[in-house]
Amino acid sequence: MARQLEKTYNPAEFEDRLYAEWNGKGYFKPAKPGAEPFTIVMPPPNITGQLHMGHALDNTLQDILVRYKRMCGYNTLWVPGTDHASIATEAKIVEAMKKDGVTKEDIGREAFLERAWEWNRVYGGRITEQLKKIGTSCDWSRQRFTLDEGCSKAVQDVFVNLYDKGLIYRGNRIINWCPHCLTSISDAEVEYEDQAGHFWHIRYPLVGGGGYVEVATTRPETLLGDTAVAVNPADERYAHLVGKMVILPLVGREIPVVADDYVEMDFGTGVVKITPAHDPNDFEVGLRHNLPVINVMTPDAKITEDYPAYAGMDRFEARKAMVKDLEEQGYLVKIEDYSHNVGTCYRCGTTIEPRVSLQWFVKMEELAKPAIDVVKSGELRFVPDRFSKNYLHWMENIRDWCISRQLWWGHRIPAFYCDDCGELVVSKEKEVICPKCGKAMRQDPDTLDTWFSSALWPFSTLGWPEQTEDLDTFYPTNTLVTGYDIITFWVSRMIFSGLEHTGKKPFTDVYVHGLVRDALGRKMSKSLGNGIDPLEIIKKYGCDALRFTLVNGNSPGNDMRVSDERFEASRNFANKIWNAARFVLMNLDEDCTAEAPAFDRLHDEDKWILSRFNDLTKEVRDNLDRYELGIALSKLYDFIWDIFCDWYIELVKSRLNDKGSQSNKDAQSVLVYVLSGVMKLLHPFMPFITEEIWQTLPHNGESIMIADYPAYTESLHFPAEEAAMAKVIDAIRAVRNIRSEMNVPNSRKAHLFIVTAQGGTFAGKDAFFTRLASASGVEVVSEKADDKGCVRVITDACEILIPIADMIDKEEEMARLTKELANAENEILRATKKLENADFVAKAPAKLVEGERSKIETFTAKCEKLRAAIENLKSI
RNA sequence: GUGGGUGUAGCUCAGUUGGUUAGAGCACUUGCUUGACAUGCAAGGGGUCGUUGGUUCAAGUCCAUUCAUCCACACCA
Repeated sequence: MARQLEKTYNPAEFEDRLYAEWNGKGYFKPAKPGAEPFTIVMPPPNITGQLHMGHALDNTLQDILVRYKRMCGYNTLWVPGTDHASIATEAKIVEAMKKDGVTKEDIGREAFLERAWEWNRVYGGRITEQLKKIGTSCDWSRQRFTLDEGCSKAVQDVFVNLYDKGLIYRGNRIINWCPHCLTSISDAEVEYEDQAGHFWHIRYPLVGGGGYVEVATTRPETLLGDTAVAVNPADERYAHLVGKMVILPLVGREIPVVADDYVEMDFGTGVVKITPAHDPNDFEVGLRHNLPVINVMTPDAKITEDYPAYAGMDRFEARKAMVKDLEEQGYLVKIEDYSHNVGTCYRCGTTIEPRVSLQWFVKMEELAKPAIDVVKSGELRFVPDRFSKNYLHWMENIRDWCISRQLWWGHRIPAFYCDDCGELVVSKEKEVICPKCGKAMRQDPDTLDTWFSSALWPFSTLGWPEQTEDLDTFYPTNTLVTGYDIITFWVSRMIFSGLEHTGKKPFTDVYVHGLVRDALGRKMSKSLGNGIDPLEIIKKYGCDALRFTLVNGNSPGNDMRVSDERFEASRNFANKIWNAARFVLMNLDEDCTAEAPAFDRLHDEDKWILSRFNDLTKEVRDNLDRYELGIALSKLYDFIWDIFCDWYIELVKSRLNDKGSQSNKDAQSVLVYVLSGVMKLLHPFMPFITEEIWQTLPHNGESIMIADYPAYTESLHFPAEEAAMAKVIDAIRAVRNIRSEMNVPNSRKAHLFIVTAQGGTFAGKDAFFTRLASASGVEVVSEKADDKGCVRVITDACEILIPIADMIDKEEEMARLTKELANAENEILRATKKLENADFVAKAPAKLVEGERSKIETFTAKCEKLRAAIENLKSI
């Protein structure tokens, strides 16, 4: 035999082989020049990362869309790439160096960057290899890196453009500072968490005696930097103190009492210490009242030399020491327990220290406007739509974006300073001469926020700022697929960047998915150790099973849980497909081709499965077009398992034994047609098993990957046969049901009488009943035959007499019939009520009204038969 | 505080523009060594769709209310 599949489903045997074949033949590249393009850019994974379930989900979804569109004839491009992840990568390298006892400063900038590039070579490559394991059909010849030459050029251009337009500025502002990473971070990079803390009440004596004010604070150590205390202007308790001076405990400095709306009267004592250098709100108050800004901490959050008693102490040590001193000196009134939100670094978890420093910012207000409009107008949409609310909420309340980072690994800020005259020049050149004094200028040592470069990803990867052919063909891209957790970090910034720099939205749809959680619903994390490694799952169950698990029954934007049970169920489905294909193959003649059979001589069951398949193609395409991937896949699952395997294959088994007949050949053709068709429908979801099977079946073309995606065809629509088969299946089920309930063994065959006015429907289908309903023979009659010794079962279309009365428990059967009668009567009642309602008849669609009428008819007939069956049972 | 999600079978979740008797997987019960598959086949039990009200001929689906739970953003030092 030429065509064969291995006896057991062993995905490891073919998955890697097929991937290499596809890639080698160039199937991942756009291949339909001139056709409508479909483009996705891959969210670039960090080069520090290992492939995790989030990547697996994100890229599986993209791969499904891309494979689907490719098979639909689009000129399809999926651009892969990686992100340099400045802060995360730099932290990892610094950590690695620590083991060797070296610091960044020891080896210097250049040597450090050499190490970073080496890191990228090793680990950047690792993650792309891992991506291949999950079947991603992206064009690897177009792979990009956020720090490659082209992307770097894009970054420089953008920086200079924005600076020239006045949308980038440098300023002394209070920013979020991470004392561990030793860099500024943006507002979006701060994570707030509730922490148990204390509220310390401290006395600040009035200058010249006459008492004190009581201040409540959660951060006593910042007291060193206080330059005022503030009260609410409407607060009568303190009105007389405004303008007076108080003495700062431990320091002795005299600071004023100011009045500011920012202070809430009924919170704490109503008096707030103002530390402009170490609190964003205090900084604002300071600006309003012209207060000095006194920085009391070093970059790693230790007290500066200006305060000898605490110099060199870490901020938390200093807190302890100062509280002790305050207590000893009688300034401490009381300590309350207090839980408050503390900002932490999203990378290392260290408590953020707000800090005034000179940084670069992007002015957001003007950039945000078009980015808001494009979503409000529906020109760019989120799927599901609710995420547009999150997005708009963030965009409408946006603050300026701090983009400078005190890191080395990243795009260096293209700004140059003259040490002599203080001149500032922003330029794309590598070396700049001061236009005022002609001296060589010094480049800003800082680099840009990683997200500054990923914001340009949809167009920088296609060649921007050059007007390349790719940019022309594939931009704007179509769909961005990502998790809801990075909408603010990334999606929003791509949107305003795309609009600002290319004048076009970067994509039309944002398909948002949820997070993958463990079996208990917990986020997978390294610290919990509950992460499930996708590569392990692939080894154990196969890539297709992994992909199936991640997509089946999942709805957009919702989190999902994965567990061994679910992977196993998916593997079982793959195994089911495998065996169905094996069965089909072992029944094929050598000369069987991929051509569709002639319809005129097909049996009802053939037309039924073709028609069902035809409906399926329409539904699956509709669902995919609406991003309802989970629904599409579960329909495929149902069709393959329940319709094709459990019914069609079983229905044609007797014909398959009849070798040499036309009927046999036709059954083969239909099997091949439907199975290879459904493999095509399923291919985007489970690419490997479908290709392996499709290749083995009679087929035209090189690969399922580049085959046409099945489409609805009117010539395959057979409503009459669909209806007929539904009745036959119903009858088979009814017989099985009663036999099973009455514990009649399969070995006890029975001769069936099918009593029906629709004899044609059941004609010539004896084999179905002998094979699937333990019948020894079938007679289709229009009048009730002698029912002595028979049990009767009733369906909508017929009544079946089964001579097994001796086997049944009379009482149980009576109970069953009575229950069924009650159900049927209930249905009649419901339908009657509906029809008695004049509004229903008048307003509901005619089809529904008609449906209710025929329901009454069907159930009335059924009731009659059931009553007769009950009478009959009594007489047994 | 503001915004949003979720609540459907024992568990995990689907349920498309409101329209037959609300579905699946897992688990459970019963019976099957059926010549593709026990990773399987057949049959079955199990849900007043969180609460209360409303709109509608018709509500799991739309609106309001309330409870529970989760998330995002913003925060009172």
